[in-house]
Amino acid sequence: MSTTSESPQRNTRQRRAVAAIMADLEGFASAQQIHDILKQRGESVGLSTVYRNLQALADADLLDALRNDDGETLYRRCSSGHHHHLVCRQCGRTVEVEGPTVERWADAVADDHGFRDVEHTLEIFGTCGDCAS
Amino acid sequence: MSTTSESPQRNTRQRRAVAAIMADLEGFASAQQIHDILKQRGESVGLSTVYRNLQALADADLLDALRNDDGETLYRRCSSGHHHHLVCRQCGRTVEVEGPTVERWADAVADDHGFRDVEHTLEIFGTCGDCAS
DNA sequence: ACTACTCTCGGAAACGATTGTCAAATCCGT
DNA sequence: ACGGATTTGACAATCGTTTCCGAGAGTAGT
Ligand SMILES: [Zn+2]
Ligand SMILES: [Zn+2]
Ligand SMILES: [Zn+2]
Ligand SMILES: [Zn+2]
Repeated sequence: MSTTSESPQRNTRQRRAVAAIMADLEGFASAQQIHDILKQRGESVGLSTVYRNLQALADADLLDALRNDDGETLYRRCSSGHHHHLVCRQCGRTVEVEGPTVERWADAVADDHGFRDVEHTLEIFGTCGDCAS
Repeated sequence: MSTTSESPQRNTRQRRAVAAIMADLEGFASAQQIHDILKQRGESVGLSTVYRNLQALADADLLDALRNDDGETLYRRCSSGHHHHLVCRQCGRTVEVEGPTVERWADAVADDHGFRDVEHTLEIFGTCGDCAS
């Protein structure tokens, strides 16, 4: 019944290495940063491969992706379901947050103006307590 | 009283041309699109100049800027004060929206987690009534 | 109007994140 | 272990945006 004929997903050393990094990582990080971390750990993986695997993981909803002000895409492991992020500008520490009120408000506003197929983006940035010293 | 010692802002043909386009434009548009429009109108302006002037206008809070999924920066004239956008994916038609509830929620969430200097981004995307036919 | 001093313009080159290419390496079912 | 399909990775290409820098234009003062 499933209409999804996704790619086969082989279990390669590189795929495991990227997944392992993301499992540990606390905040959001760019593909290049992850590539650097891998190099430092000796588990070297080609840059293109890092990009490809991060995208695959994000497509499978195993990672959240967001773009920073510099236009870089940042990745982080995420829980399932719709949620947003409170991110520290300094250290990248991230808290997943939910807001049913906001969800309803966004849908209502869109509906009021006759918009359909609505979705939204919402991120909160700030300086976390630890970094405010 | 004003502490702003900003750049002198000369009144050039190019600056006027870009400002004129933005005054008319309904939805969000990219720098390159605006460059094309100018070319079509005969008021040709160098691409770098279009970029520079759009940034200047955005810095002066005369334009809103947002990034689309392709990583392009889109510009549109905006009213002053904090607000968000409801944007049609098809035609770019945009409605400025405000939500005091959302503002309070975002600040409260950040405060709960000890974050300071908080700001947020929020955009709503959908298909407008006209385009849903 | 003329000059001098800047600011601004614009075309080309530089940039940087991401994607495409494609031969070689690796998986994995048999 | 074999063989076909997938994945990798070094490199080139793409594309929006920024920077460079010599030429051009706005502006204040005369
Ligand atoms: Zn922090
Ligand atoms: Zn939401
Ligand atoms: Zn529309
Ligand atoms: Zn807001």
